[in-house]
Amino acid sequence: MKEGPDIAHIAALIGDPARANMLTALMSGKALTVSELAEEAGVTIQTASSHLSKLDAGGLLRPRKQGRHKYFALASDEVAHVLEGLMGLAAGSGYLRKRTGPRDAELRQARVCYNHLAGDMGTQMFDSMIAQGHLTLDGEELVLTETGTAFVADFEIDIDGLLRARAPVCRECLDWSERRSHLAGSLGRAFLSRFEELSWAKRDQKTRVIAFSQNGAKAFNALFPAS
Amino acid sequence: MKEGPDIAHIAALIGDPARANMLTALMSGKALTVSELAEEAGVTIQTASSHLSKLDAGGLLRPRKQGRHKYFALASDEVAHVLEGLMGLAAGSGYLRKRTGPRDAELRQARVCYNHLAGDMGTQMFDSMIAQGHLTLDGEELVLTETGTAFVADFEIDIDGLLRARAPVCRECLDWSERRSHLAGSLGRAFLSRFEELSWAKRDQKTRVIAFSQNGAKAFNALFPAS
DNA sequence: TTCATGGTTCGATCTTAATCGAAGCATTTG
DNA sequence: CAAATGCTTCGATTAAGATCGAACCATGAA
Repeated sequence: MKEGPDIAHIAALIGDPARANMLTALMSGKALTVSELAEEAGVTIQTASSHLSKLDAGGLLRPRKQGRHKYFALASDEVAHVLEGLMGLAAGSGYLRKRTGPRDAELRQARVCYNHLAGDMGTQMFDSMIAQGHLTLDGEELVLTETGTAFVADFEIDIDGLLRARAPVCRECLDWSERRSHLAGSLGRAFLSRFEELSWAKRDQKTRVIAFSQNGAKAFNALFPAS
Repeated sequence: MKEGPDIAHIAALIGDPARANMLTALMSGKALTVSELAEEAGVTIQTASSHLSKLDAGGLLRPRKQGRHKYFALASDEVAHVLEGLMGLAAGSGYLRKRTGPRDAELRQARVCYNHLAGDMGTQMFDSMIAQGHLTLDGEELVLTETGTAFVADFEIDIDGLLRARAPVCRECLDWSERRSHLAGSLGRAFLSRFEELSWAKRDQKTRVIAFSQNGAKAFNALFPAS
C-alpha cells in the first residue's frame, strides 16, 4: 500500500511558512541570496540557511556559489509549476510581490562584468543562445553545442584558439541586476571584444556602461532575438 | 506579509504522512469512507477524522454523507493535478517510499489518476490523439478538434452530454512517472469507463493499477498507435 | 596581515500539532 | 425500545522541528 513517491516529504518542505515565503519569492525567476531570502521569510540568517539546505536536499532549489555569496533559484519549471498549482488551490487571486526597484537604467541594460557583457542584454544573449540550441546546460556545466560552435565561428570568433587555451570557454555568471545567468568565460569575453571590433558597442571606461550604437543594437537583436 | 493565497497552509496539509497517504489513496478517484482512509493511512479512526476535517476545511476534499457513512473524494481535478505534480517532484529527487518492485512496473504502465488513465499508456493515448489531430494545444488550453469530436462519438462516448455539462472536458495532467502529459477532464474519465465497459481493462480495487486484457491492449494500440 | 561580511554549524529552548483513550452523537437494525 | 455501527469531540501526552544566540568558517577588502 505504500508504493509511489514520497509526496508528504516534499509537501512538508513547502508547508513551512518560512520556506513557502522563500519559494514564493523565487517564483520571480531570479536567484536570491541567503540573506535576501531570510529577509523575505522574516527569519534570521541561521534559520534561513537551515531551511535552504533542506529545500536543496529535497531537490527544489538550484544553488550557485559566486564569490562569498550563495544564490538560490528554483530547480526547474516543474517546481514552479507545482507552486503555481498550490497557489491556485489556495484560492489565489492576485498575488504580488515587490520586485527589485529599477536602478541606473544604463547600467541595467548593458555593462561590463569581467570583460564580458552583463545586464539586460547579457541575459538576453544567454537566453537566446540557449533557446537556439547553441548552448546547453549539462547538469552544472554549460557546454557549447555543435551548432553553437558553428554559430560562433560564423561570427568570426577564433573558437579553435579558445578551445586550445586552458581557460574555461563557457561559464555562467549570475547578473546582479537581473539575477539571471549570462555568458562568461573566454567565449563571453570574445563576444564582447568582437562587438567592439564591429563597432556595435563601445565601453565607457569609468562607469562600466556599454553603449550600443543604433545599428549595433539592431544587429544584436537580430542575432540574439528575445523570446 | 500575509497577502495572497496561503500556499504554506495548503502544502502543510498535504505534508503530513497520514494525510498524504489518504490523498494518494483518493487519487484512484473512488470515494472512500473515514474508516477505509484510516486503514489506508495506518492511524486510528479518531485521528483520521481529525485529518479529514482539516483537509476538508482546506478545500481539498469533497465529502458526502450517505446514511451513517461519510464518503470523501478529492475536491477537483486541480487537486489531483497538484498531487501528481508533487509526485513528479518527489520521484525526480529520488524520494521513493519503496524501491521499484514488480508492482511499480505495473503502476508505470497503466494506472488510475483521479478516474482517468495515467502511466505509459495514458501518455501514449494522449500523444497519439495529438498526432492524429484529435486534440490540439491552443496556447495553454487543450481543445478537442472537429475530427476529435467525431472520433470520440465513434467510440460511443456521449460527447454531447460531456459538452453540456459545466465541467472541463479536456485537461492536461502531468504524469509523475512519464513526466509527460496525459488526458484528464471529463473526457479522460469517459475514456477510462468506456475501456472498462468494453472489458478492455479492469482496475485493481486496492492499488491504482489498471490491467489491460490481451485483446484490450491490442485494440487500444490499434486505436492509439504509438508514433 | 587584519578586518569585515556572508554563510554555516551547534546547542538549547519552545511551539506546534499528531496521536490515541474515552466519552458523546447520529443513524440503522433487530 | 435497545444494541450496534460509523463517526466526532475532548483532553492529555508526546514527538518533531522551527527558531535563535553564539561560535566558527570562507571569501574579499584594506
